[in-house]
Amino acid sequence: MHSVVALGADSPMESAQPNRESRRRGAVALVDCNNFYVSCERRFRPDLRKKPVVVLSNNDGIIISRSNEAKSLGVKMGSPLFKVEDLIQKHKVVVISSNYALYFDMCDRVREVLAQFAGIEKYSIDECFLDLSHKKPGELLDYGRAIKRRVEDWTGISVTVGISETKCLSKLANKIGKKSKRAKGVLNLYQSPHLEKALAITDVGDLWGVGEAYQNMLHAAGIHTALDFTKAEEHWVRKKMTVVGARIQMELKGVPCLPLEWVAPPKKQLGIAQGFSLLVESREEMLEAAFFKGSEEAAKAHKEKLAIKEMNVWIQTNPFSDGPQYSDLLPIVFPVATQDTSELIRAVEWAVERLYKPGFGYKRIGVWATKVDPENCVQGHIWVRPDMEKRPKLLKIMDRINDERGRGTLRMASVGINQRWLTKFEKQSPHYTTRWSDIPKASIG
DNA sequence: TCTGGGGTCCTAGGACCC
DNA sequence: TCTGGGGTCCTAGGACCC
Repeated sequence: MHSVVALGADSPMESAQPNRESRRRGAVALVDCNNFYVSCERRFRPDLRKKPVVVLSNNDGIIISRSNEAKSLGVKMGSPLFKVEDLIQKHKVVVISSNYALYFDMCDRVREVLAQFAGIEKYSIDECFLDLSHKKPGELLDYGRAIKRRVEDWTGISVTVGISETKCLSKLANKIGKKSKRAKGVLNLYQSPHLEKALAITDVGDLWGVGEAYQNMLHAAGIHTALDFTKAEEHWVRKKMTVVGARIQMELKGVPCLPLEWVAPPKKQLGIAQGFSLLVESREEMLEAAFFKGSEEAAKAHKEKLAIKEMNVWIQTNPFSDGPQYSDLLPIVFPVATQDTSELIRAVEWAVERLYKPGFGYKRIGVWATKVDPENCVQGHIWVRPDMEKRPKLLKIMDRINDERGRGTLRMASVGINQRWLTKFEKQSPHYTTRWSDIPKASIG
């Protein structure tokens, strides 16, 4: 039986090679925008250059992007703002609320430029994988430099390019390239004599796919560097870290296991959670929030062209407080998958009515669709027929306006106008690229 | 006062069927 | 005396990512 294991479903190669694509032999690049949100802000605020700058999460809660100057002051990623307030005051760090309309728009511009060079996989808002198999090994470095230059010239966003045989290795090349002065933002580790050294200077916890839990486990087992990890016994890795770890190990050895995906697969889940800017106690305000979440979830479904079959609604008190804690979740099943705004609002309201208990201070409400269908293949029902065409044009217009002007600009009357709990964005920059009135003006003379 | 908000993938184990 | 066994589907929970 053991000889079958190497080729059977247990083998990382077997389960990681569902198609021809993963037998790709050429180079792959990871292009990553440097300090992306801060860079977007600076693009329209030249006065912020050279200054320490941070961008905050929703509710102005934690720090999610830092300029290099802020990094060297010791401002940590993910720090709650109030914990680094002293540092911020002392060094006059500029603090900005996040402005996703701006970041999504800048992200599209960067991707457009990248697509001129190669097939791209959109990995995250600030990262793309590029298929460089059409380039000869000797051309890779110059090509990487050309990519970097054009993105910067055309969008004003600075990027780092890491090149190697596999996705995991290009991630590694990117990470090292970001720190290395000599690389100047482009590091090519494809068929490189320096690869072993790169692996040797990388902590295993800095690898893509190795988080805190695996890092601790590996350190305890005496595996400290990425190089140690490539030498670890394969069956042991498979047993301790599942097929996920086995794939990472193969990829580090230069064997592609993670195919490039040109077309994003349809979303399997669709969620929105929201922290309130302050505690909500009354039933009325919770219901108002429920209405609001219902309409937001619907807008998201319209945008993704998905209909919702099942969703969970939950509410939660502040987990950081010492006060009495309560949280509960209610699943909802729709007889026919829906993306109808009023139906979704009614469902969320129904759930919150049942979940709400007086006597608590609520901090968060969440709506998460756990099962979705593409809107054009909704299963009918013996009593109810799906009729997506009837969705009023009004809803589409509502979605568009909210997309351009920020969530909640237009809403159903039932959502209410009080909303003292609404997410805070107190230090937000203008919508430079998506709102006519916010376009930067240049004065001459 | 103040601690984000999205997502994906994998596995073990229970339910259920024959 | 005697509680089989294999297959599939589903879910909860863990691990990870940005």
